[in-house]
Amino acid sequence: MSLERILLGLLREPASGYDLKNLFDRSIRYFWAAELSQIYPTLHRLLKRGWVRRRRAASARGPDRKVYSLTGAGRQALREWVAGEPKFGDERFAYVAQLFFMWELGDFYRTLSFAKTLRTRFADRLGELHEIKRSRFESEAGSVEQLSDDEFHQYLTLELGLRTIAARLEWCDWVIAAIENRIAAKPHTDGATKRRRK
Amino acid sequence: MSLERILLGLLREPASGYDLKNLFDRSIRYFWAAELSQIYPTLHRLLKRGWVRRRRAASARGPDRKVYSLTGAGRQALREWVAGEPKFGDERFAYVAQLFFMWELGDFYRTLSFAKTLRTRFADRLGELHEIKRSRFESEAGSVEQLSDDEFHQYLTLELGLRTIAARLEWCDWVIAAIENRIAAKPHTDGATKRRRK
DNA sequence: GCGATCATGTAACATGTTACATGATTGA
DNA sequence: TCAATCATGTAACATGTTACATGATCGC
Repeated sequence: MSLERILLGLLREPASGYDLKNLFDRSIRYFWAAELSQIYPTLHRLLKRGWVRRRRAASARGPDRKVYSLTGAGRQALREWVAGEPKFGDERFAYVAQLFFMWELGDFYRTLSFAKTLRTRFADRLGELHEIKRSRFESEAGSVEQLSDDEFHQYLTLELGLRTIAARLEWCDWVIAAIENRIAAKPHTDGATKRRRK
Repeated sequence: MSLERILLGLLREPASGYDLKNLFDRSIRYFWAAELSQIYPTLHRLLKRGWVRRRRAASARGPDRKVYSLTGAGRQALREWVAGEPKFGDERFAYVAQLFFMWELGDFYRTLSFAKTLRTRFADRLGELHEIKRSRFESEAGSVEQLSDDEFHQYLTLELGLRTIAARLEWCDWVIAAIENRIAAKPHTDGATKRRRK
């Protein structure tokens, strides 16, 4: 459902399934991902529903491309979706669940190294997002006020990604400190005294 | 896959499918949700695999309960999962996608009210989490150091939820200010001058 | 020639939701 | 008596992933 609308949104300019996959990977991967094997059938569905039209085009290399573009009905469907209530799906974070049950291991050094791994990942992700922000929204000399309407909206969402990950990163530091504290406070507790790991 | 392990984790004390659903709703809903229709078949699978055992028990009211408890193999599977690498699944946020494409409406008042709706929802959620924190981790006089190992781990995850939502809430305020700014800067732009909404 | 990239798709599987089916007990 | 809660499940559908299938062209 959401994927359909997102494809419509990405089809502001005509694009093939392959192009759309690249748009996902390059521009919106911080809040949505999709595989080609999901994109192709979804495009067929949109076509059947009259929300996109399709034409063949020769490719510079490789087989013929099938280029999709938005119809009036498609744009209408997109507008209704963005104009509707915010769609909340519930979030599922396996790594949070792992941490939640990690007391089972009875080894705070494990929890510590888990937190450090998380920290590295979040730091990497934050770096990527900063890079996107720099290249897309700060290359032009002007500040936020100079952005076009679409750039402005895209900037808002990017900033959400940035702030969310920054918060998680800070949380990692807080967790690491809290665990080190706890280890220092009672170092030789439960049956895991032998396992020292950085 | 994750749901299986989470059920094992929740089965520290014997519980029925119905009980587990309540545990989801009451204790870990801020990072994972599950429906009864998914819990029951998953428990059957765990049973077949020898990770849980099952016994019948009379119910105070309603039909007989089927109470599941962890086997040694089940505990082992749980341990392997928590000891493994952090599992990242990619996050999908439909409301972020809606915002991303909202320039299509060409009406900043719509974007503004969308942001305000988000703000309300996040504020509600933050309140719920604060309530959980207060009731579960601050009722005892002691501070973080006094928590048992399992409570400590649970506290870490709750704090992640809290900080993530707090960051989103701050982002909402920033967005609202940014849009109001933009509206003030160029109030009568694109074809939407007639639509004034609070 | 070989691997990367271009390009489109199908099939099998995994995961999760909504709706349906059944029936007991308790309190307003 | 009627709604809520207790209690277990199935079926149909929606969504998403991984693996497989096919084949061209470009640069090394």
